[in-house]
Amino acid sequence: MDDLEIRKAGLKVTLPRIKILELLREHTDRHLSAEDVYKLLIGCESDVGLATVYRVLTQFESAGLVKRHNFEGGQSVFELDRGGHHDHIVCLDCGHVEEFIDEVIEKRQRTIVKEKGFALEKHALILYAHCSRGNCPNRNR
Amino acid sequence: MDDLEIRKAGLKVTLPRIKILELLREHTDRHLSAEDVYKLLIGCESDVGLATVYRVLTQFESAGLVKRHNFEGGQSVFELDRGGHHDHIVCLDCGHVEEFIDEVIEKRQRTIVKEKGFALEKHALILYAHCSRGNCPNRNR
DNA sequence: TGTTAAATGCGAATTCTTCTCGTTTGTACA
DNA sequence: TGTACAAACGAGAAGAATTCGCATTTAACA
Ligand SMILES: [Mn+2]
Ligand SMILES: [Mn+2]
Ligand SMILES: [Zn+2]
Ligand SMILES: [Zn+2]
Repeated sequence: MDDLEIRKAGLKVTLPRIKILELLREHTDRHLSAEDVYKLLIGCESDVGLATVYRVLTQFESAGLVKRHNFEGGQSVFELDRGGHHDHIVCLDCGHVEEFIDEVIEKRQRTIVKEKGFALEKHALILYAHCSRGNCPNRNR
Repeated sequence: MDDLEIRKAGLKVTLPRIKILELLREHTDRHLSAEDVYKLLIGCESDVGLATVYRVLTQFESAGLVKRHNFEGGQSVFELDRGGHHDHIVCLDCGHVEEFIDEVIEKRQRTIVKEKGFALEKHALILYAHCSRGNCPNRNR
């Protein structure tokens, strides 16, 4: 049941919320934009409005159920928050995303912030690169 | 003369371009949005259109004269590219930005990317934190 | 099952950015 | 120095992503 997570977040268990959470659970491998979520829900019998998708994703973010990322390109993408933090490598050619976590970097960040007299809240580290997958449009060079 | 840099970039030396570059040189301490640049140029006798500001900033970016950053908040900010790379700490309360460079982190990034079979092109590391400046609205807690 | 506040869907509105197009302006060269 | 022409400009329309406003629906709980 998805219900529990939603209820725990203090939100009413509605069909749109159940379906969006379900969908995110089915795509833990991808990072979905609001538009992506909206389109994936379109065939799915009862329709969910785009505004609702945005609202629900934002609420899920506040509730700690999903994470939002702002990669280049202007639109936010979302993924289920499965607890552990990770950062991202994004292929500039095909958009493929890989995740990683590096404790050396994480620790350095904390040190730097402390030295500067800040209190670290969160961070975004995105490595833009060219991947080497066979189906990547720019795998040459 | 600002003219040289602009001409070297293969761009015609026009008044808007001179003024925008000048303005960025006067504000190396800040990170300006296109809107910021536009407003700062408004009093300044001859008017520069907002579309031109966007166009010129994008051209300067391609020419390596300025760097664009996408901090949280949806709008791009720009700063003069003075050669050396650096990353950013952004105060979530007052928007104050501090810059830093950490060779340990830079090196780890290169290692990680290589391990994953990518070719690193660039990266964005932004630490979101709470600063400790007296005039910061949320300096408490 | 009825009441009620919360949530939804729709379209309008915002915000940031880019495009279109008629006009202006550097630049190369006569 | 004057002319020709591509490049650049300003203004406003258009576009893309996101949020808002509001009438209607729905989950929660008595
Ligand atoms: Mn991820
Ligand atoms: Mn900077
Ligand atoms: Zn790729
Ligand atoms: Zn601050």
